Amino acid sequence: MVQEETRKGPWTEQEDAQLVLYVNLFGDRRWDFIAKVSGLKRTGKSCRLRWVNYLHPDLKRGKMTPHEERLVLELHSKWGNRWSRIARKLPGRTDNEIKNYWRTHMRKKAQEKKKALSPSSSSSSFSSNSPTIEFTSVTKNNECSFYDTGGRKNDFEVDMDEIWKDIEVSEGNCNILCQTIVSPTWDFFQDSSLWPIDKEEQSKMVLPVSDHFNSFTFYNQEMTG
DNA sequence: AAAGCATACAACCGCTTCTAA
DNA sequence: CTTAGAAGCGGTTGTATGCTT
Repeated sequence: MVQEETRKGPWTEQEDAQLVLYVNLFGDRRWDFIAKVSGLKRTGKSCRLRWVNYLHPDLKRGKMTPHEERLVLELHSKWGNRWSRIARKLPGRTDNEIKNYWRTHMRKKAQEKKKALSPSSSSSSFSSNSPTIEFTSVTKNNECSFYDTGGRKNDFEVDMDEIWKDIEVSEGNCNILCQTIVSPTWDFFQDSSLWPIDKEEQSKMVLPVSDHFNSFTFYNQEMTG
């Protein structure tokens, strides 16, 4: 039999509508089946992704709130690139969304941090016209770091690994750390009550002694029940 | 106004894990 | 217990849009 070729690329409104219809009919489990019976020329995998990341009715859209921002930050410091796990703690957000968010926003902050830390910028933390900081010289031969979310790297891009190492090395002082990385939201974070952490997660929490982030946030709050 | 660059986000790919037979 | 297919996950890429020069 000649299998009709599968479609790729952006979804049309009609495809979306069709997928929603069939998911409502058959539930959001049997994706290969849904792909087949719906007549969509998409793979089950593609259907699932579209549903999970875009069509699901519980999805929140729009900008991350400050609360969500700091949640992402905190959970990432704890779990690394476990996006789906992080996403479970942010109702209405998807792993893909968080992953993208982290890449763009956190990298930006990290770049600022790098600039601030760069010896060439000495004491002035925001050298308005600081001439070409050596971002390009960062070695690219490393394996992906724990914090590196991967993706396209252009010449200007800072190696996240290096940055985080810098930060770590730059002393275990959490106040410095927190302010330099995430200044605005972090302040807010420190005096607000945290999100609830379920028992299961709590018991899984491993806090490496060297991890300043972890020790700060969690021992500080110590999950009052 | 236009070209080039940066950013944001949707979607795909390939590997791993789960589950049912 | 084994295995094949399905589902899940993280990484990567493509592209539309906004911003800067």
